[in-house]
Amino acid sequence: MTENPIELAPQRIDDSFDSIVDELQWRGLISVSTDLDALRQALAEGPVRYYCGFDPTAGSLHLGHLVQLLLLRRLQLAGNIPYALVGGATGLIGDPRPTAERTLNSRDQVAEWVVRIRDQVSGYLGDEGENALHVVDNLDWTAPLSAIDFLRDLGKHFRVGQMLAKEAVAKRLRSEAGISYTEFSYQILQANDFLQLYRREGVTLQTGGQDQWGNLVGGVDLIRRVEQVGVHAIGSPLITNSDGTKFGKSEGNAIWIDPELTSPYAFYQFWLNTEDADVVERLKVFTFLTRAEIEELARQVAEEPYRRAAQRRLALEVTALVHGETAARNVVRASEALFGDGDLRALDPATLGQALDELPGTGAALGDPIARVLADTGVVRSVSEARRAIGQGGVYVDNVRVTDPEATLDADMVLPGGRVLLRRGRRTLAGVRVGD
RNA sequence: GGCGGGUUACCCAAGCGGCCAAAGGGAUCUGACUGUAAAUCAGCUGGCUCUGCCUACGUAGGUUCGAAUCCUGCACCCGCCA
Repeated sequence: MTENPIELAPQRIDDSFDSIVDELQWRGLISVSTDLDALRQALAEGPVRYYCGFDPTAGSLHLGHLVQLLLLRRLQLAGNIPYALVGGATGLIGDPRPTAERTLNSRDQVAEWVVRIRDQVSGYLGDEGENALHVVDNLDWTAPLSAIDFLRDLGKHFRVGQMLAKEAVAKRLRSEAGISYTEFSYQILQANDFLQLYRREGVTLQTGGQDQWGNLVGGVDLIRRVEQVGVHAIGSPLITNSDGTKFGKSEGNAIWIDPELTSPYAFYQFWLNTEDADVVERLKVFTFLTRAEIEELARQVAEEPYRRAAQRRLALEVTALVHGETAARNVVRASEALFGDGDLRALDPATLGQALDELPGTGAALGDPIARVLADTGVVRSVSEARRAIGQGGVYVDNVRVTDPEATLDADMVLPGGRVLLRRGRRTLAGVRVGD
């Protein structure tokens, strides 16, 4: 079960490609774009300044944002100069979602999230050297904008017909939810961001998710109108699972990059459970493995899928990228210990203890009902759900199935180190510390 | 501003005075199978001190022995008209 430690892939571009654009295309990171040949040429002529915006709609970025961060990073590794825009202003307005109007967050809340997201973003892009990351906040130029300025200097360049035709807006108009004027105006603010960054910093490329395409083009159009200059935009595809479910969710919850919100263990498990049909695509998008290395892993998926070599590598690489190599190695060891088929009591107590520390857990006392302890660990939402799970034969203590919903925690369940391992279903684990 | 329609559990959506913790579908979860997969089949899915009790059908009141269902105010959404 324990294999030779795999060495992590260094962050680099794959020099088997002529242009970074070719590598991005191979990795499936470009689904829509302005003239790619023009972009290739611009990139060949020297460092390009480029940006991607992150709106503070929560206190942490999630996997969808990670795609963008990696896109920024790859362009940076190719010698270009990244700008990360934190949407202190646009976060107060709200980008129209296709389904429903957003609830406005308070200014204090948004300001707090701006700080946290700024910190997260900075961690992924080197801030030293000639092409160090620049972080900007669109509140700096949006807040001073008066209604008069907004309407005269910006509004005149936008035709309502075109604004209505933008997909995000059109969808909302077709839906029962409709759209507020506030959200309708969002695209103008984002277009202005690109214009401001072009004027102030010479930024000529914006990247974003495909769902942002309307907004990206809005900026390109505005700059063409106002400055008579052609700039570039790249939209990356929405990552989807081959089975049609949403990528980046586990039991309906988003996978966050903040370890407080999604533990490194849960993060690693998420990636480890990637389906065969998706794993190669994930390796391309989320790791710095080269084309040759990924092709080798693809061969292994095809020939010996049960080994899940590609999933293991993917999970290790992405966990290390987000949580650091030490944390990643720890959760790998924990996973191997807990999912091994050996007797838990035969494991080295220190290893077992460390493994259990990676899991969600709780304290409990002998005699406590197992259903309640399970609920306390958070792997089920309530005692009722725990009882139900036990009734369905889906709960195990130390890998032994529990059948009685009224069962209690007994002394013979306690493993060396005063721990008990609870499991719900095939793969949801929790650790319990027994004591009074 | 006027008129009309709407707000149901994670999502969509039935219900229109008691038989409603609320049909149906989706999704999640569990079991069998397996590779901590996929596909397939089956089952569960408000909470609790669980043969009962407590919350819940936008929100605050009211009518009634009894309301998701009737009435009134309020909030929000949609459409048409101005």
